[in-house]
Amino acid sequence: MRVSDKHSKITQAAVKVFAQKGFFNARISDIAKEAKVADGTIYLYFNNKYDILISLFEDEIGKIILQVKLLLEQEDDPCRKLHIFAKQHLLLLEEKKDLAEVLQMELRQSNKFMKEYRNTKFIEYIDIISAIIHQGQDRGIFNRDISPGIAKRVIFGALDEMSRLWILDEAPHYTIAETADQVCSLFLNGLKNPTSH
Amino acid sequence: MRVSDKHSKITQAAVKVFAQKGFFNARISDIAKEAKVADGTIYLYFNNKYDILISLFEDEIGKIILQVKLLLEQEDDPCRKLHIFAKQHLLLLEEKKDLAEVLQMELRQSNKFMKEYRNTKFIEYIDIISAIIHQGQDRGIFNRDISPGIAKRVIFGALDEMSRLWILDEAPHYTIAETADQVCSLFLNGLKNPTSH
DNA sequence: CAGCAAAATGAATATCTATTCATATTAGCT
DNA sequence: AGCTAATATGAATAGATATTCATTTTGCTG
Repeated sequence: MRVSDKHSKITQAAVKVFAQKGFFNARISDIAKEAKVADGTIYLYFNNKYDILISLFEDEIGKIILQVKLLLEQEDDPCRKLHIFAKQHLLLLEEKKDLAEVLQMELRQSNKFMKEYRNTKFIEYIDIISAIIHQGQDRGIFNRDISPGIAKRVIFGALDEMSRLWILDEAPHYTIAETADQVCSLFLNGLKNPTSH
Repeated sequence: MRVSDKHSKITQAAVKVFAQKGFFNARISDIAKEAKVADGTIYLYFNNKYDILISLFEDEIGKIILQVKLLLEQEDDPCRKLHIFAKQHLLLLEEKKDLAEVLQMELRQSNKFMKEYRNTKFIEYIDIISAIIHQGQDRGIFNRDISPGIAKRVIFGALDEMSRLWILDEAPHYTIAETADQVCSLFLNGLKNPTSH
């Protein structure tokens, strides 16, 4: 068995267990059992419990960034790019619910943790949004009064909150496509009625 | 000393300690020390550690709801109402940073916890937003294609994420007024440039 | 197959802390 | 003041679990 196999087996198990119990309530022995390794084995691949969390965070967000950037390369229009980003973000829930739950949780979990550990991968992820907005502004499609730095947070926050809704409510009120449409429409056109004035 | 004084002393201490260390890393003895009571005293007012969190959550959100509703009563226009809500939400950070941090954290912390314990107070809070949107739609000011159920989450998520930025970054990049303006403008008018087309 | 290093095991350790409860203090009343 | 009930105390308990490490197993090489 390749070394990386065991590393990834443990990571996958951790995702499952963290999603089920939350980081603090998850026991190392739970992860070990899920990964079908001995408790001690985990410490051959990770320094401590926290390190499992950080590693998995970095690794998985890294993969997501690659995937989204690849998709965005094939599209030119900033509006449609935004739509792709939104849809892709929400799709994570359908494809990897446990992971989505862990990422969501950990992003908040301990703000202390987020303070110390400068979360470069996360910043890289949301900077994809500000790049799209910049592009739209350069082309004169987007309003230049909007700060991309604020807008990227606003859009990420909105998508993240929609994800949370899915995680908490078992019953899906809206489909992912519908939600992506609504969120994008809201951000692109705004609440105000174009027909009135 | 009135009973409620000690209850509130413990609650205030818990807010401070939870904000500083996070719920799981906070010790009962930390809270007791901060509140200047004995460890055991806490158990005369709360059932367990978790109960402190839930109580404080309910109590404090309850106060915030009252305050916001009072302010909104004095305004009729849905656009300005939205602006008031946004500004008020962000102001919490300035006025009660520790509380803002705890509410933010706990809202995510353990999704498990949020699942079990049906969080009526939180729902009441975000339903203020959907009520404003409904009103705007009824008056023909807001686009009827937007679902208030989605929009309330989107707007809350956006504001919450902006709060998080403040909590993590010591350096405030934007003032609260600026941020409220930007967020509202984004939601009301959208990203698209009105002059182009 | 022998010999060796790398990898894996899991029982034992060491520490931590929520909660309890026997005891002490306080406050209200006559 | 003396009595009683309500409050408050904090040391002791009980249980949990992250991490270590002596031992075992595996896999490779000549």
